[in-house]
Amino acid sequence: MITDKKEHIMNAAIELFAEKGFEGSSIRDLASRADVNVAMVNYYFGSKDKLFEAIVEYKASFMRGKMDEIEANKTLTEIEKIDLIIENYVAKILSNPSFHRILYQELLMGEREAMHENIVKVFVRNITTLRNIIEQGVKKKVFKKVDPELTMATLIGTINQVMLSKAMCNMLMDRDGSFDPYTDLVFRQRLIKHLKQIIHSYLLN
Amino acid sequence: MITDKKEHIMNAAIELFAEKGFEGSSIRDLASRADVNVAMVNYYFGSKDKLFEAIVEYKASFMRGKMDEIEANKTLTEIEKIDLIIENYVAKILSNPSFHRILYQELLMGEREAMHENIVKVFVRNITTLRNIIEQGVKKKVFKKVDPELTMATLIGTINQVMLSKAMCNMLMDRDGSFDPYTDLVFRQRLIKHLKQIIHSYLLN
Amino acid sequence: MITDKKEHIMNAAIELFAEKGFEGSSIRDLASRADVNVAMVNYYFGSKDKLFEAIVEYKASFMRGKMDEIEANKTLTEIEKIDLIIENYVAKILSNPSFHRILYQELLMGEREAMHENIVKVFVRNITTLRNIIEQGVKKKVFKKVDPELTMATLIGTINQVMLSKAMCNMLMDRDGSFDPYTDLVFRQRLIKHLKQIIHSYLLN
Amino acid sequence: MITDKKEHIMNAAIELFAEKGFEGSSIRDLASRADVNVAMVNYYFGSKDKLFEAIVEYKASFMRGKMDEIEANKTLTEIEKIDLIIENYVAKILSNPSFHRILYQELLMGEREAMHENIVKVFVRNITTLRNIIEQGVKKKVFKKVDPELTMATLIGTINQVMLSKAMCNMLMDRDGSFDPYTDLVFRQRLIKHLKQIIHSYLLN
DNA sequence: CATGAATGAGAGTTCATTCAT
DNA sequence: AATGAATGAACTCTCATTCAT
Repeated sequence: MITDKKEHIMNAAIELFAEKGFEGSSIRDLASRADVNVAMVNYYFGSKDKLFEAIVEYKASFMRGKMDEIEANKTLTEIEKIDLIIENYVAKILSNPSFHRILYQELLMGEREAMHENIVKVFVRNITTLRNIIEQGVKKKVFKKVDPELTMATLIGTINQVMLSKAMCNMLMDRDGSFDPYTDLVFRQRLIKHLKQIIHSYLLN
Repeated sequence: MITDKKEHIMNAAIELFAEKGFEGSSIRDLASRADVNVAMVNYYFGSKDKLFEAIVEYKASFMRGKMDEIEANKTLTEIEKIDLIIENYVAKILSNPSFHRILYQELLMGEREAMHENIVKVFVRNITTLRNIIEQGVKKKVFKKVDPELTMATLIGTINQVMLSKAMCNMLMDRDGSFDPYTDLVFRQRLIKHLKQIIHSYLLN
Repeated sequence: MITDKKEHIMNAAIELFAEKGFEGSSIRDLASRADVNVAMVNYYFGSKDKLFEAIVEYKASFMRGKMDEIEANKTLTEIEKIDLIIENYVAKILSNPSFHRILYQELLMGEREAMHENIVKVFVRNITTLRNIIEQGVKKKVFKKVDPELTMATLIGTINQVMLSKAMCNMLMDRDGSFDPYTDLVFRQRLIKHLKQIIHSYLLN
Repeated sequence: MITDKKEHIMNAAIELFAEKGFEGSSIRDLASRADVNVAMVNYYFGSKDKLFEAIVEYKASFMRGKMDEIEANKTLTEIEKIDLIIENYVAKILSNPSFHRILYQELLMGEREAMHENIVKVFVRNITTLRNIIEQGVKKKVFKKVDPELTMATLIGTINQVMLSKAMCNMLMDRDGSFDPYTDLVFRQRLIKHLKQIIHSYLLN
């Protein structure tokens, strides 16, 4: 059971780690931002490292559920499933930019093997679902014979690219720094539309 | 003129930062890895931060030149240009995985504004070239009317996704951990082929 | 409220700074002398600079109070006031030779403007009191028309000269190095007597 | 023989040490201020400490000569001798404020015993001359029976007090920070006049 | 259960000095 | 004779963590 206080600390930590990175954030920073005692982190989580793990565990399942449900749904065609996954995935990531950022920071660094593997597993599970759908589409001949792994890399990579840096995103979109693409609904639709189009034109016969 | 020793330190730093991140790497780590005195970093670069800037400046131009050349080449069609850019970009990034990783680490964290902006500028310049080509293709009606910014995000994002984590990359490819996708020529061709296919099917009328 | 430990550190610091100067004293020296952890100084005071400021604030008022009281006392003549101030000033400074030394070290160096100004203000306040008394005596014609500012310089400067260096003081007094003039009551009386005589012969009509 | 370069470095060092103190000045600061190589100081003087000693040796005799000459002059009365010494001493010190400051910084710190003793000796020699004159005056009954040592402390201490801090000096004199009392001839005469008056009124029968 | 006080380890940086040239 | 390059030692300060209460 996650207490309110633990959750509160984790949420503050997500914001902080996203801004300054894990190593760049000090427990004192976190304590003062979350308005708790410096000893609380070690008290609740044991260590700074374990706090990180707790965060991943707490939030990492943030895509599962919907994915399984979509995959299992027998009334949907493969392309409909993919469209749904795109919509859900974009929505989920855009609503959790900080957590998403943390995950990718961790992925970018080989360090902390156990953690790294953990995160990779989460991703791989999501990816496997997608691959299954694509392979099924290929078997049914509604999809071209594509490279399923790299197709997923394209799908996820496009979203990641946009999530990388608000500043870069805005420069690309010719927006000034005050614009927040991650909460803008028009931008979200634009991203979803692009992904669907490019995936459709690539996959569909 | 960059002396051998400076270059040596920078290369060691690129490896180290790629593994542990900038904040996670200590000057003492770096010194012992590069087998130089701890004071050398400050002696040569002034500070750890400035070492980072020096690295970016030293390596960041790693794509320019070729890009300009390709854009300016009048004997090439737009799609040929894009194919060439894909080939070059993949080659460059796959041969500098550590530096690439560092750049993206920095992008992922808003901190260190000046540095961030610097890197963003480098990217934006490359991206602008690509956008120009796409827009010209659209004007000539050889390309469909696409979203040029997000098309670039797809192109670059796909590569990034693959570069994110060797471990994840290998899991996707069903390879074990000893395989290094970044130096494998077969993998490189596979990536290039995928990118060309997906971009062609999306762009071409 | 100043805790015992803070006070303990400050007292150790006063001794150390007096011996080696502020720049010449390291936090490690101080920590081992005060028998506390090296991190304690930063923990309690924030930084070495702020420790210095804390010391000045803690001790700087060491003459006020008595000075105000003497100045305000209406039953005393001007020369009686000056005699009292001499007695008190000598007593105070001789009982805090280390702190006095620190203050003068800081005054001797222009650096650290804020600190410098702070100390100057403390001195100027004391000096102003004395000037007021002298000027009143001049107005009442019990004092000659003297240079009040330089008269104060003489008074304070004489004491400072004696405080400058125990070694020099002893050489002047034909004493060996083991003699501590600052705690010797005979020496104190001799100093007070000299000051009163020279000031009297200069001021009084 | 002191070469031009050695002298140049010493003069730059005097300025620097006066501003930032001996410990507060780095050889690199000094080298760049004197516009010489960092290795020059050690090359010429052996070490930073020895540079300090060289400075004292080079400049410390700055009062001798005149003092001996005055003491030996048989055509002068004792009070005339003292007046001359006051004039010369004030002139010398006011023209070498930086060096004077350095000497007193060193005196204020017990550290560096050898150096300390050296400086004390220089002072004591000057002081002894003055004491001889006073004692002769006392013997001749032209002077009162005074405390000769503390009389010297008064004389020198008054000057030192004024030299302590330009800022404090200006505050006392109601001048703003741009005024330089040490080069102002009016101020110099005022100081000489005050010293003569106070010493006369104290010494003379 | 929660915390303020305390700490050892290690961070980045600066230092006076040395040495090959 | 003079110097740029290089270095080991020491600096101040911050860190994650512990512990008595």
